[in-house]
Amino acid sequence: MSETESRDFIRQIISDDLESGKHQQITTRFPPEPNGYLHIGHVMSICLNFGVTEETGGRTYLRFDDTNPGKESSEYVEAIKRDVRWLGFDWGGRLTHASDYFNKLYDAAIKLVEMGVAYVDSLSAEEIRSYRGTLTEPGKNSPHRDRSVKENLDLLARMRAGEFDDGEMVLRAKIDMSSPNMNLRDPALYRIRHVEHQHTGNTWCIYPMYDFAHTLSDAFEEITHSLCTLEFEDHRPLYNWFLDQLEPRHRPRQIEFSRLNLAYAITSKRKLNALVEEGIVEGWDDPRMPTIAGMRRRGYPAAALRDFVHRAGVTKKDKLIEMGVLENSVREILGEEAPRRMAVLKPLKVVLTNYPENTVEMMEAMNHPARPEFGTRELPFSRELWIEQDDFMEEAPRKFFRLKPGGEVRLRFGYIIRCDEVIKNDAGEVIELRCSYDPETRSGSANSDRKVKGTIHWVSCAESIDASVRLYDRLFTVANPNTAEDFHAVMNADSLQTVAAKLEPSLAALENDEPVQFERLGYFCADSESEDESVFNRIVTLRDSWAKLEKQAMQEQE
RNA sequence: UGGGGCGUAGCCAAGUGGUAAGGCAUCGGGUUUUGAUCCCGUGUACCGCAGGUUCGAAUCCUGCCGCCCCAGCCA
Repeated sequence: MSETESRDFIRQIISDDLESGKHQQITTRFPPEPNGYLHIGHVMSICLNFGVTEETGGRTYLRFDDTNPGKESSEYVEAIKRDVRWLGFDWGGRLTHASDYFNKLYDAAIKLVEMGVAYVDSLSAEEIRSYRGTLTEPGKNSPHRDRSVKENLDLLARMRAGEFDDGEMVLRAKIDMSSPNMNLRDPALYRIRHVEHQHTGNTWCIYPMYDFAHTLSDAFEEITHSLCTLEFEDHRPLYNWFLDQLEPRHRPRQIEFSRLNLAYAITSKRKLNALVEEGIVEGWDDPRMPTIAGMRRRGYPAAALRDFVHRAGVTKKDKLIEMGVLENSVREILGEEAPRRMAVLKPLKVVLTNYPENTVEMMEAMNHPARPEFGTRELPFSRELWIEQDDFMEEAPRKFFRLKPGGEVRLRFGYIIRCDEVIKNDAGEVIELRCSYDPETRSGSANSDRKVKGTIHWVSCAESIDASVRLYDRLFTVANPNTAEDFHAVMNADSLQTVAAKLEPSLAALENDEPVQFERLGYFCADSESEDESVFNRIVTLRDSWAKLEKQAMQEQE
């Protein structure tokens, strides 16, 4: 971060705490529940939690908040570790689970009972709900609220011993049933769940609730700043209540910031899971998903994701950030780092009538226009080429400076050609162009500086390789699908288009993790999950001012 | 209609009493064998509204309005 850049409110608090001597070192934690894959919203939290300690020489725990077995699995644990690592962060030896503290948590629960501020309730879930009151009316005390410490201790021990069925008993904090803050109306601390836990197996049949487990885990790990999202603001009084009652050696401070929402994307694990379960997408790592796994497979660089959340900032205001900001971050990184290649997505054949048959010339092409250290490669050039269908128009508007009947265009790294004849099929569709080339204009030669308005990309037919290229678009048709009554109704039916493309030969050797730019088209990468090597994903298009002009022209016509 | 938050340009976001940074988008223009990149330039933000305090307020006070979150034995 540069000197002139201002710090967000959390970093300000942290540097104040460091300057005042309140803390010598900062400790944070990223506490995902392993019940789904991480998404763009989590990237924000990961970058914040690991970022502040990276900047101040502190430490960060990766802690799995695994207090609700049944919804959680080790598959998710592994996926989360992979994603955090890929994003570029290192938790060192600080990988923990809330379940690592189950014994200490249970001891703390006993202590609360002994202090008379927790009790075992035998009301059913429905009864508890009806006793809780509403937002505007206070709740009522449970008839079991005043059980003796002895009885509570006995009941709690029997809960743990497995003497009761799920839901038969629950341990509750004794706070205030008339509190305007619902979280303080005797919240549940422990519930009975006779299910196997992904980390502790069958050693427990009672499991602590989030508020209780999270607060104490923070204290045990000596977290200085417990950073979470805004919806937990109401929980802070409860967080502090636990600390006040139990007085742990270390007292962490909870600070809340707003979630990051991405336009045209969903960031709800429940809904993301539904997309996967219902087969609407291929999986959690479908390149259209806003999950870290999906974006990685799509080809978004980790650095772009980090840059994106940095641009979004840390505040307490609800935000819905435009997709363009993310795409800008992706383009910025890729523009700098991706080697250039040639590929034709929607091929149209061009025959150079005055070019010798059975001849192949090798044309030298730069791998990056601004970075000569990337070197060059050779492209085969011959009599029959593929060009992009969009680069030819039979009746072209004035400003269209690509190929048109009688018109000239430069073939990138090749020759200038002229369109002499248009061949059509019975349906009247253009299927081939007869062109002539100007031998004097070979790229790089002495007389190659003749100017023509346009330059288009191409691939030699005989030497090209076939590939299936997937073109992705946003999954939803509305900016905020999170608030849609039913997200199914706002799905974009055309979020995936697959085309049969022609690629330059060098692309056959492309590594999976190596994004490239197909010149004039966008950034692409080989799909890591496809057995077939010739499946590519479009990461993002290039900025396209021609498309913008076309769109404006269309709107003016209407 | 209880409680907790938030309101600065289309989207983000600085600003912490002295007269509104920056990014993305937009719109112009230049360079260019990617209509990309790059480079210039481009915004009347009634700082949610209304009062008040002050020589001076986006910043302090009061009232109002709008939006978000909370009634899981989820996190």
